[in-house]
Amino acid sequence: MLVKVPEQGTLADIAAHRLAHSIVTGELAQGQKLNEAELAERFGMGRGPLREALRHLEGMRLVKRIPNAGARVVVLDRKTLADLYGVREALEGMACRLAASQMTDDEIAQLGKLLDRHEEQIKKQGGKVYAQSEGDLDFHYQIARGSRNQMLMDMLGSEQYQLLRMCRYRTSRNAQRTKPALNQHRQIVQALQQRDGELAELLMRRHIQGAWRSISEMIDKEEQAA
Amino acid sequence: MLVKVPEQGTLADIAAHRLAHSIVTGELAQGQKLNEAELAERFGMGRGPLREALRHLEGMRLVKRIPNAGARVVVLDRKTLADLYGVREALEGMACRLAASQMTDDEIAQLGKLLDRHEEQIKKQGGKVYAQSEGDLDFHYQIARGSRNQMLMDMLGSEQYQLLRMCRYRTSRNAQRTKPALNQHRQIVQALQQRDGELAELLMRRHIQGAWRSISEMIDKEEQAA
DNA sequence: ATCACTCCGATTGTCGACAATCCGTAGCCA
DNA sequence: TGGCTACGGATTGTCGACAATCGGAGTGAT
Repeated sequence: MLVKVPEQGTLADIAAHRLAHSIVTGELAQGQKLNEAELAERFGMGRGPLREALRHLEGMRLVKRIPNAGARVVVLDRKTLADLYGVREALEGMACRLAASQMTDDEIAQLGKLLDRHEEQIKKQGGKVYAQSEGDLDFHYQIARGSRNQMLMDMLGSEQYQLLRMCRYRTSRNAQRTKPALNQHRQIVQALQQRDGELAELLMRRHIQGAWRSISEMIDKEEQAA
Repeated sequence: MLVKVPEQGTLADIAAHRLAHSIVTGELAQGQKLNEAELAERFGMGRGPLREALRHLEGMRLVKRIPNAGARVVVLDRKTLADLYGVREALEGMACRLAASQMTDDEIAQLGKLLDRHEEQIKKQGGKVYAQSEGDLDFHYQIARGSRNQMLMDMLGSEQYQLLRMCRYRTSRNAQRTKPALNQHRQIVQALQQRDGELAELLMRRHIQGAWRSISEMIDKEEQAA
C-alpha cells in the first residue's frame, strides 16, 4: 500500500499522518482553521507533538501557518492546481525519461501487471473510483521510483503526492477519464519497454496535460454552479 | 537581499534560520549530530521551539531525523548532488521557459542590470567568490519569480536553494567558472528578451549541466585527495 | 578472547502550566 | 452616528520538569 502504515514512531509523526489523511479526504475542509488544543485533545496527545506535526504539514504545503494566528488547511484554488500540474509535468516527465533507462525489465513488467489489475478493477466496476485514483497514483509513484533519483522520489512521493490526492478527492466524481488514462498508461509502459526515454517523457507530459484539462473543466463547472 | 531578514516571528522560525545558516556555511559539519539541549541553550530558548525548527529543516532536507536518535546534518554525497542538479535542470528549465512569456520587459531589463553589477564585481575582484555565488543564486531566483508559478518559486527558492548554497560553500574555492557562467547568463537574458522560451530553457539546462560538471570534477579531486 | 547481558548516563519524547499575542466586543467621545 | 480605544476571552508561543528510549561501558560466562 502506498499510504504509510499507522507508524509506530513518535506522536508527532502519527498526528502528521492522521492530519494529512483528514485533510486529503476533505474531512477537514479547505481553509478551515486548525485549533491546536482541540486537535490535540481529539488525538489524545499534548500540544507539543501536534505543533511539530503542523510544522511538518506546513513543509508539505498541506497547511499554511501564520505566526500568532494559527494554521489553516491550504486552499486548492485554480491557480495553485495549475501550478501544481505544471510542476508535475516537468518532474514526472523527467522521471519517465530516467525510468526508461534505469528500470529493470522485471520492474517494467511489474508495472504492466499493475495496469492489468487496474483494468480489471475498472471492468468489474466503475464504482470504486477512489481505488482507481490510488492505483493511478501507484503507477506514477512506481515510475518515480524507477528514476532512481531520490530527490525526485521524495518530491513526487511525499509532497506533491498528498496535494494530488487531495485534488483527486475533490474531483473524483468524474470517472470518465479512467479509460483514456489507462490507455495512456499502457502507451507509457510500452515506451519504457522499448527503452525510449524521449517518447516516454512526451507521453507522460501529454498524459498529465490531459489530466489537467479534465480537472480544469471540472473546476469551471463547479465555479459556474456556484 | 535573498536571505530573509532575521525574522521577528516565533523563536522556532528564528532558530530555523540560524540553524539553516550554520548548516549552509558549514559551521555545522555534514553528518554532525544536533543536540537539542545544547542548541537550545546556545540560542537562548527552550527545547520546544528548537524541535519545531528541526522539523522545519527536516522538510527542507537540511537535516535528517531518526526517531529516538536525534537529528543529523544531511550529508551531500555525490549521488545526492547529482540528483539535486538533475531536478534543478528540469525545474529551472521550466522556469526559464515560462519566464520567457511571463516576465515583463522591465523585469528582464532589471535582470540585465543585475548581470552588469555582477560583472563589475568580478572585474573588481575575484576575491569575493561568495558574493558571486549569492549573485548567481539571485539571478536564478529572479527567473523562478518570473515564471509566475508559485509552487516552482517555493521549490527553487525555499528548499533547493538552501541545499544549493550549502553546496556552493563546499565548492566555492574554484572561481574559474564565474566568467563562462556569466556569459551563459547573458545568453539566457538575451533569449528572454527575444521571448524565445524554448531557447531559454535549453540554455538554462545547459548552464546547469555545466555547473554540475564543474562541481562533479571538484568532488572527484576531493575524493582522490582523501 | 569473544559474546551476551545488565545497568547507567545521556538524549529524546511528552506533558502541563504560564506568558505573550491577537481578535472581537463594548464603551466612550467627537 | 461613526470611529477610536480599552478591555476580555481565546488562542498561540514558550518554558521547565518528567517519562521513555537508546547507546555504551562494564562485567561475567563460555
